[in-house]
Amino acid sequence: MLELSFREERKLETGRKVHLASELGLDPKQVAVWFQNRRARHKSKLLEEEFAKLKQAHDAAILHKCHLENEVLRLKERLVVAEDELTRLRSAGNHAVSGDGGDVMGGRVVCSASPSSSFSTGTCQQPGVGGVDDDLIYVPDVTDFGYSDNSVVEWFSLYGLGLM
DNA sequence: TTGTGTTTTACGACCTC
DNA sequence: GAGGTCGTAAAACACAA
Repeated sequence: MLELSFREERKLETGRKVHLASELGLDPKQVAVWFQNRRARHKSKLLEEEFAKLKQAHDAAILHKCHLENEVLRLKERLVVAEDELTRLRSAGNHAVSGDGGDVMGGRVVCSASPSSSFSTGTCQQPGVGGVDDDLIYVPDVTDFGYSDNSVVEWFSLYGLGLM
């Protein structure tokens, strides 16, 4: 009877308290205490449910983070391959054109930052691990190497890299 | 039977209306 | 002042060893 009454209304006004107490042969104080404890149990249950929901959301977020980190690793690996290929192409271009705009150090191209360089566009950064800024890579004017725009675009798309 | 963990009942302190 | 929450003690209960 107390449970049914609680489901109808969680707060206990005086009239209902007295009525329930007389119906059950209890002291009104006992009814009041029962409602207090019942509210506490109800609140505790709600908190548990809320915690379970938050935990589920948290676990899903962790999983998503793992997927994103894997994706970052995969893209970094592709970037290294792309940079190596770019170095190879630059080297081939240098030999073909015998230009003087670049220098080869440790397998990576380090170009001159001078505006008078044969490279007509881009910034000069040492790419790759240990570089000043790994986010910036040098993008030369493709015509400097004697390649057509289309062939280079094709090469970039082959490696899943878009030209900006 | 007993030790231990959980649930229920009751109370005091404090807060709000 | 009545009735609320919160924290807690004690009794009652459930259950494995």
